[in-house]
Amino acid sequence: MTRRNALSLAPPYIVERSLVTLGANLRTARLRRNLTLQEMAEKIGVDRHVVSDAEKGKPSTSIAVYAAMLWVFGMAGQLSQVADPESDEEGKALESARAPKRARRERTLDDNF
Amino acid sequence: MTRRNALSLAPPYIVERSLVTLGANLRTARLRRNLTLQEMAEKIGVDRHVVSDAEKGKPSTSIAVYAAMLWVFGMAGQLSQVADPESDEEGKALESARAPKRARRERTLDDNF
DNA sequence: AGATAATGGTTATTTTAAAACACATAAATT
DNA sequence: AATTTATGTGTTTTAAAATAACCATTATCT
Repeated sequence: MTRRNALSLAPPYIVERSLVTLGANLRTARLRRNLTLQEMAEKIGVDRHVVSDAEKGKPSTSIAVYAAMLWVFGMAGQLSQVADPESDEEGKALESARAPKRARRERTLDDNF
Repeated sequence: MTRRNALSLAPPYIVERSLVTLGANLRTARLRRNLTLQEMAEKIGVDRHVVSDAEKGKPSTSIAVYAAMLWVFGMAGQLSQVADPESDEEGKALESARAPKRARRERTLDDNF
């Protein structure tokens, strides 16, 4: 990430936990396939330590590292399913019929004075 | 990411595409909820451009940004499901009965000389 | 059509993530 | 038990991620 921001300093607990779980999943997948950190790192073109960090759920690691590891496991498609608009029932409900290209801040009462 | 690596320079096409799709999903979810880039950025504590980059699927953006956006949408759990060991049938099949804590490189013939 | 506001793009600056190397620890194999 | 090797931990270096500020463009609303 670089350059300290509120997110990297103190991610919401739920975010932190979801990353730790994701990292653990990736580690399990790697070990099941009997791949070393080094082998995985070479496959995706990064340093061994970066793979290790991802498996620990380090928040500042780039999405590309996670995506590439999934790709090695043949699971790249799972990432595309995340936040899939078709499955986002709440989003569908909220959406007005128009499907706007831009959001527009709601006008509140104290906006006009 | 920082400090040039092969992954950020030229991610595998499938990786690139899965990130673009994920980013598009996040954008759709945001617009449906009528949130501006700025509003999302403030919620998760980053600059507006970082959110924009994530929606474009920029590979070097940190996983925390993606995770935090999902969290805003109430979708943080979806990330933990990715590479879920329970659903990894291939991994289960490959795994030997022991569930090792470390991988071990296969000994090839030309390893011993 | 005009006004307003969201988004895109640029540049400059700051800060740190990842690389690279070395050494320590601990797990797996023989 | 001994050996091998994967993984952990620490430091230094440096390329780039993120910020900030500004202007251009374009979508949305009245």
